[in-house]
Amino acid sequence: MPAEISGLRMTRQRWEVYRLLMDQRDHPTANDVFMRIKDRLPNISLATVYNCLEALVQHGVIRQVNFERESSRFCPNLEEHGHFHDKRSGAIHDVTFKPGVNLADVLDLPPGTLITDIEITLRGELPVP
Amino acid sequence: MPAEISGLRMTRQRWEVYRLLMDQRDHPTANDVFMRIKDRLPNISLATVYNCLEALVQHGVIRQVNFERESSRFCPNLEEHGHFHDKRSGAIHDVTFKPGVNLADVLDLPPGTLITDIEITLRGELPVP
DNA sequence: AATAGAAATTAGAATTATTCTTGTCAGGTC
DNA sequence: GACCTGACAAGAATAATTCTAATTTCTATT
Repeated sequence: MPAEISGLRMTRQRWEVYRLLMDQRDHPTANDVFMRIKDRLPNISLATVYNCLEALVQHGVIRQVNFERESSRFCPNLEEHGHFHDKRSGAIHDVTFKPGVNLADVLDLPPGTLITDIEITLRGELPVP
Repeated sequence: MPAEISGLRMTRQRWEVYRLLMDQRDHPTANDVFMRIKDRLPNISLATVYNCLEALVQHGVIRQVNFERESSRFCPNLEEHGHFHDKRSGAIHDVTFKPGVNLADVLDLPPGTLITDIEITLRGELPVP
């Protein structure tokens, strides 16, 4: 376990939460993480899972993703990307821009606008293969 | 008051909620609507405001907009657009694409993907004039 | 216009995700 | 080894939203 990641001091709990997200990149909720992590940390509390996730988000180690008013989900992909919610399977997939596309270039914003954060979510159905 | 809008039968409450959103397009929350509407409908309940907003959303008359985990906001702009949250003023502004741009064209999605809904939210700061 | 059935409204209870509080514990420092 | 700071656990508290049950309003039909 590294001493810290992106300036966030690692603890056993933070590390296990982080590893879990890196290993299973299916955008789990805090409660999903809580249930899955019990194998390794049987005594962890849900509040600690929330605390760890918040700390990781605030240090830019993971991202928090919101769909409508559902529970927040957590994503270790730090590249600029959006999320596609497949209604058929319920799965959430990362979506990237085509090469060379910059979102700020295609939006009609006043010149000089400072964009600090972008969130793109799509809903629909992936083609049946 | 029209008998219906987009197939949704109008009632006094739905009509007043709708008018309020059309008149003050500042993306109010359900509670904002509740407080503002009391002038005209002193006996309306918050549950009814929620019901009216839900009915209007489901009939495609208005749109529900979510920022992070904050209260949902409601928007009568039916054009395809995103939302910019100005951290300086706290205001939310509609953002459109530059002419000719289609979001589906700039995203890397498997061919045949059916997109039913898109949500784009930005956070940042507008330039000081 | 009276009436039956359907739908909408109301008030308040219930739900749910998340945050907060308080006491305890662990790790690093002097 | 005492001390200090931050992290953790457990459960209470919060806030937005949804649900429930009772009442009222509409609508269509007689």
